[in-house]
This record gives sequence, C-alpha cells and structure tokens, in this order.
Amino acid sequence: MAHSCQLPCDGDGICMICLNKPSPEETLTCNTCGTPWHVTCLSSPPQTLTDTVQWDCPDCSMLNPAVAGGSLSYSAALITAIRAIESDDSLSEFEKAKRRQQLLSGGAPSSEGEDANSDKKRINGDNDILDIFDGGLNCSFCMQLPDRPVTTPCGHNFCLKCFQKWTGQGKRTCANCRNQIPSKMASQPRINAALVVAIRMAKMSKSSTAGGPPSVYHFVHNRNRPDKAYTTERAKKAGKANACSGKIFVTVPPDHFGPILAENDPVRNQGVLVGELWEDRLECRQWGAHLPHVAGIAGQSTYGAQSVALSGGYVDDEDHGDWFLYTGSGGRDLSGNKRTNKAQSFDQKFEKLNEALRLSCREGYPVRVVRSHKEKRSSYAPENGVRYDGIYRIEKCWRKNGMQGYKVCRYLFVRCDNEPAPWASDDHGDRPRPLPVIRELENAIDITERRRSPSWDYDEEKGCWMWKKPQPSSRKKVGGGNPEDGKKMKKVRRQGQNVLVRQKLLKELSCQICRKVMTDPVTTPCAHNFCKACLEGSFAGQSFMRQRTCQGRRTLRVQKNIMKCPSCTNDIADFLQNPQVNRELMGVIESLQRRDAELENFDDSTEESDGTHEKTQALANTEICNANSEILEEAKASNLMFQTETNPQQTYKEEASDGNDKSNVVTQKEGILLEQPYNVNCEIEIDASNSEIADSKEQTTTETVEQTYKRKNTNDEGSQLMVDAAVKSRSKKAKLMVA
DNA sequence: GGGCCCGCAGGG
DNA sequence: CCCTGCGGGCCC
Repeated sequence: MAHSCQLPCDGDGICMICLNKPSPEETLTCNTCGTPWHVTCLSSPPQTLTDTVQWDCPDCSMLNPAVAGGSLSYSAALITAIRAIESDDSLSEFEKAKRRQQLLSGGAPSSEGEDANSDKKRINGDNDILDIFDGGLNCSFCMQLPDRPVTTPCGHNFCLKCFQKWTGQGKRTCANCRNQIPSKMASQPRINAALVVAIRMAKMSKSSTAGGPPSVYHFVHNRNRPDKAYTTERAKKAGKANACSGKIFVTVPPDHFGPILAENDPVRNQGVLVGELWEDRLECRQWGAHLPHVAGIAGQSTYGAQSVALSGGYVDDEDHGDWFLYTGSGGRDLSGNKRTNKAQSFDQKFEKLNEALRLSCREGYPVRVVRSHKEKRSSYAPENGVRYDGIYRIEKCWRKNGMQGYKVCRYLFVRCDNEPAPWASDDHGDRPRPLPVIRELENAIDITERRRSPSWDYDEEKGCWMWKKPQPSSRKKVGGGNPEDGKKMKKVRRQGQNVLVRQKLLKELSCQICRKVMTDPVTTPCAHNFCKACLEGSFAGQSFMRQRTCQGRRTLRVQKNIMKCPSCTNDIADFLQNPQVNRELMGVIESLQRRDAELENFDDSTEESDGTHEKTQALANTEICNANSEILEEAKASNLMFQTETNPQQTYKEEASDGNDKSNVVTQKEGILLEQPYNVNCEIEIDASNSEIADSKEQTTTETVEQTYKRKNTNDEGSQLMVDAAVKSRSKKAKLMVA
C-alpha cells in the first residue's frame, strides 16, 4: 500500500500512518532531525546498512537547497554541523536534539561548540528554565520544541507544519488526547503568539547589553496633524474609509529603506519593533512601516520599493512565513471609480511599482513587510489589524501566468531581519537560509536574479543583518510636513532595547480580560489566550458581549448563542463548553515568573524615563503584573500597541459633529484639544449645476462641505441629494460648467 | 458577506 | 494634472 504522504511516529512512538507502535528494530531515526519513523510504512526505505545508518527522513531529504550563490555552501555547512553534533559523545541526547533544532531553525552552523553551551548557561541561569524544555512542551510529532506553535482547544501544542501534515491526512482529532479539532482550526490554524513569546522569553538572554546613549535630541515634525487619522469635513460623510492620515510619528523620509530605528522614533524612542500591531492601514502608516493606505507596494520605479503589505488582494500569493511569493500590482480594470477589483483583465508588466520591486530585488535592498488580517489564507496573518513582520529581501522575480489567466509579476521574498519573526520561538533573528525551490519558475519568463552583491546582507563577524553598501540617499524630506513648521526639540531618554522587548513580550503573556499575566491560560481556536477563570467568568454574567469597536457605526446584533472571543469576532461558544488549560504554556509562564522572582539585580534600566521607578529588588510575581499593567496603560495612552475599549476615531467623529461651530477642532477621547488639523479646511468648488448657489456665489467660491451642507439644508428640503452632488462635484466639472 | 463607492496619498 | 491603489464604511 503506497502512501503519497509520509508521516513519522508521534510522541508516544505510534506510527502516524498505521497507528501501530513499531518495535525498536522497525524504527528508523532520521540522521538530521532525529525524528523516529516506522520503516515498514516508508515508501522507499533505505536499502543498505550504510544508508540506514546515515538515513535522512523524507522531510529532511526534501530540504533541497537552491543553486543560488552561497546557498549550497551554507547547506553543506549545515549538514556538516549536524553530523558533528551527532558524533559528539560529550553531549546528551537532549543537548543534541536541542542543538539540532537550533541549527535547523536558522542558527548559523558553528564549528566550535561555544554557542549552545553558553546559551544553555544563560537560559539555565536559575536552573529551572531548561526544565520546561524537557517536559510536555515538545511537539508530539517531531519531539522538538514547537516551531510556529499552534494550540488545540484541548490545550495541546504542535508545530504548525506537523499539525498541518496531520490534518492534511484528514485527521480531525488531537494527536495527544484524541479530542475533536474544530474544522476551522484544521483548515486555518493560527500561530499561538503567547506561546511563541513564552518560549522566546525563556530563551532570551537576560545578560545581553542594556541601553544606548542616555539622551538624544530629536526633531519632531508633522505637528499640525492630529495624532489619529482624521476625517475632513469633505470626507466626513463617508467615514474613516475616507480619512486623512494623522501625524507621522517617525522621523524617516517616506523613501526610507530598512528598519525604523529608535533614533527615528522620538515618541517612544524604540523604533518599530517586529510584531507591532495596528488597528488598520492608516495607523500602520503613522508609524512609517508602510505608507500607502490603499496600495500594497510602497516604492518608486527608479529608486526601489521600501515596503509591501500582504492583505490577500491577489489570489496567487503564497505565504510560508519566513518566505512568501508576492504578486505585483496592476492588471485590473479600475474604471468606474473602483479602488480595487478582484478580477484581472490584462497582463501585469514590470513598470511603476512592479519595477520598483524589481529594482529592490536587483540591489538587494531591505523591504519592510506588513501582514494584514485581510489575508485569510495565510497562517501567518494576524487575526486582526496590521502587523509589522520585519525585513525581507526579494531574491528573485519573474512573470508567470496567473490563476486568473493573465500574466502576473512574481517576487520571492525571504526574511532577513535581526529580530525573530512574530511566529518564531527563536531568541535570535534570521540567519541566511537556503532559498526555497519554486516550482513555478520552470514556466516563468523575464526572470531576474540579483547579480551584484546585496546592499543588505548578513555580516558573519557581527552576526547580524546590516547595510553592506551605503544606504540609498533619500530624495525626500523627512516626515511629510514642512520641517520648518513646528520644529521642536524633545529630550528623550533611550531605554534599553532588551527591556523594551521584554516588556512587549510580557504583554503577550497577559490575559486581555484581567490584564495580568495569565495563571491558567486557555487558548481559543482563534489562537487568543486568556485566564480560564476570566474567560468563563466574563461569559457567565453575559456582560462580556463585547462589540468590536472598529466596526464603526454598524451595530452588531447580539445573538444569544454566539459568544465572541474577547480579542476578535470569532464565535467561541463551542470552545467555551469545555476550555482546557494549556498546561505547557502555564509551565513556561510559571518558570519565567519564578526566575524573575529570583532575580536579584534586576536590570535597572527598567526605570521609566522620568526615573521614578527604581528597581533594585527582585521583581516578584505581583510586580510583574503591575509592570505589565503599566505597560498596558502606557501603550493605551499613546494608542500604540493595540486597540482599547473606546474607538477614538468614532468618538472623534461624534464630538466633531456635535459642535458644528467648532467643527474644525479635533478632540481626542480624553477631550484634549489638539491643534487644528492639517488640511481640515478642505476646499471644494461649488457645483455649477446648482444654479441657486451658482447665482448667488462666485463660481469658484470655496467653503467647507459642512458649511455647504448647512446652508443647503436650510435652503432646500431635498438637500441631501444636492449635498451629495456638491461633494461629488470635482473641480474639473465645475470649471467645465463655468466655461 | 459581497458589492458599491468614496477621499486621500503618491507616483509619474 | 491624471492615474493608480492588497481601505474601509455602508447598504443590501
């Protein structure tokens, strides 16, 4: 009986194909990844004794390195390094497994055995952290720490890839406890961000250096825009869909390549960190990660592309997290005032933004990548909002026949960031990795591969990605506003980056209901984590029928049997019947808290910028919670990390429309008066077809839409249509009429 | 949930 | 100045 798909043995040593437990003689262990396999269920078992000793499982033998420059040697080095680990008698089996995994998850092959040992020392500083890696946290399929972990509602954790393999076999029960897996989770598993963070924190070195220069001066531009995206009078009727961009908080020029660093972030002084989440594209834009608020590509055809957004706009896209295939723009009929159109009706070419991407490919520029919740087919997309995922490089581009029958431009993006990806449990960023094999290249045309050495590349000595060639000099001024306008010096203290990272990570481990570090975490099928008690309690009183605040004016119908996840709109009624505590995650959190409590000399750079919180004592359990809520408050106050209960945009709209006389004053939810928003006095030209107005006014009279609206309202009962007409009327039309 | 439609921002 | 665009609210 031939199996097209092959599977190893699970955590209990049961073959996942025949469901029998093979004897040791029938078990074959992969030479590279160490996974046990049932020999008789292999489609092509090794024939000779030598083959058996040096056998690579189907998964590892499929790791087929591309022929592109440098990749082969890296791959060869990888295999050599793994062999070296295997033959090292001084290592225990566990240590071998750990080091193998480090290598495979992107750790650079190192000939001297320093790394893993020192790593272990750091992790094992308090002797118990490593214990968590010993126990049940391992993925039951591959017996390694879960890579891109997903969590079943029954509270068991697996690697995304292993889980997908399992469900790909049509399995709908948990490999650990045989509980049912919800169909939505089987078809669309989501990474459990809290577990990623827990593992990463356990790995994170607390001894790494803290802090930069104590104080730095910055220019703050854009002062005359409000902090949030706002709606002009003209656009008000159409809601946030037609909002203007708010203040751009970072001081990088719009054509800035690469990461946004702390020195360009005068507001928070931390830069844009991987994993940062914004409510929508306008908010993402404000932090400079991706500027266009509709287009997926930011760039200039003669200069290069700086960033892309993965939002599910093109069916051909293919997302593997650390690498993905991106489709260019164009090829669609946008006539009739459309902004997007799913149907493609002509070929894409390498021009405009597509050409900008090709240029970034040729030069090897770093390209920022954001993923949107709108990308429904990707396991790596956030459940809601827009997330910064770090720097990628475009390794190749080409054209192919798209799924819709027209040619599309295609780009291979490979991650190369110094911070780990939001789905990676690694405590380090990317290392150069072999390029994936792309099937569609066989039928591709116009293939471009980089000839020159890349501008952004990995420095083996420094152990990080960096500019290897001078960064292209910006052709634009900083910050979008007039630099002379409202130029202001602000003194800010730079915090230790590791502390900030730690704070950010801690937030991920907190329950979104009680805002404290979770004690008995449960993971919903939509991959959100809460204290079990909080989650159950909040539904017991029915008081937690939370409405999504970003739904705008739409009122969600409250249905009795639909229980929405407090963090997203998914119905978790089924899950609530029997939520299971994620014991593994709980174990990691407990270990982390134990270690923190034991820490004697807590890094004193945790003090706030005003220096009021001196911490020299151990950070006890409760203090972690306090620190955590401080972070939350801070983030809430600055609307940074996540969305709060109130929708400031909505509040703003209401307040602004209340006070007609003060309609140009923008108020925040706290009621703080801001400066008059930039361009809020949007001018329109009165529709010349409106004879009543045209007679009484100059043809080119300008006024705000609201004024027009009010005046017409008093003049004419059927004003609504006329207002619409006035709003719709563009200057061209008016001028034509006048002429 | 799908279609419609809009202002805005930026490229060229 | 025109064209383009992987948004987003609202209506159905």
